[in-house]
Amino acid sequence: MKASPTARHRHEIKDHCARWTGPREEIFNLLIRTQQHLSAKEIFSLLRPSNPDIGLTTVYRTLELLGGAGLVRKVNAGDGQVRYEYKKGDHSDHHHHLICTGCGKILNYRDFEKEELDLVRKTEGILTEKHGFLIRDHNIEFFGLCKECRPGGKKSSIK
Amino acid sequence: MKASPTARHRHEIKDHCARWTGPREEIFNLLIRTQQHLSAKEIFSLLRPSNPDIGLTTVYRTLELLGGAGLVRKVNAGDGQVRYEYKKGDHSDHHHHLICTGCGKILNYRDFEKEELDLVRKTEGILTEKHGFLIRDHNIEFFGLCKECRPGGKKSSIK
DNA sequence: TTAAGTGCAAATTCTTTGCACCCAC
DNA sequence: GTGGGTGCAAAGAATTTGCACTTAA
Repeated sequence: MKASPTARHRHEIKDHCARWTGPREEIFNLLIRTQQHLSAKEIFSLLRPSNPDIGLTTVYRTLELLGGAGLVRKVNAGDGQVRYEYKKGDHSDHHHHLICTGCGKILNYRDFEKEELDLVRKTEGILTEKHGFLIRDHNIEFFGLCKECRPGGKKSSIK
Repeated sequence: MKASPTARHRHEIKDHCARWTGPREEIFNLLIRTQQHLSAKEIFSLLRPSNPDIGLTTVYRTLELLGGAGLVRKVNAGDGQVRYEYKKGDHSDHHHHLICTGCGKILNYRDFEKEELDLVRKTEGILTEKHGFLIRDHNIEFFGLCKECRPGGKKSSIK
């Protein structure tokens, strides 16, 4: 199963740029393939070996583009750099993050989708009414220590 | 009502540093007084006029310290800089953020505390069980356009 | 007294910009 | 062919670090 832009992707992309190029394809494919939360630097380093000509600038510009097209989501892990993850178009994609403050690891979780969605919808309604805010997106994240980093865990490098 | 460290503050601080100094007091008091989400730079600029000797470095170091002591919380608005807000110790402090992607404004909201708290607790339980994660904190934020920035709003500078 | 804390300047890190060249359309 | 896209180098912006001086305890 080759990871590459689908019809939906092409459609979204068309509205946000004029040309679909090699570097863009590489960057987008990497995000689809790995399903990871990658920083610009990491993407650059992962791609460099097989694409010696790629530039870090292009990575940043492409991530900006894909973000604008709604194909990629920014994630802020709290360490100094912004990360990006591939964003599926359907609802099966709805998930949030579990961030280990010990080692920086990020886990996705999908529990309580229904209840969460109910709560979020309700909150959005109120917020719109009360503050005149037009809600576009939301983000829920939990911070803590993963199995390895918690006291009594496998390693004990707790920050 | 003068804003200054209370007994609880002193207690938390003692565990995290050896000395309570002028600059630390100034920075902490500003956060308590304004109840705002301020970046290091902003704090520095606000304090400079009345404290010409204060340094930006100290602001960063103090925020780090207060964060470690649990007296201040980091907020990530998505613009390039980390912001900090005073964190009350009690539950009345429980709130989340409404971030305008147009102008960067951050609003606090406190609605649905009970339901939200229920959901969060439940989720935390599952996450602990399933992934072995030890949850320490959580963060919920909504992104959207405020009254002024939304289409048909007072100004039309929508990003 | 004396080690923790401070301010400054320099260094680092992440991200953006200017610009000449290149290639997808 | 040509304007959008690219890589590089330089610029910017946020944060951290090295170091001699200051000061709270």
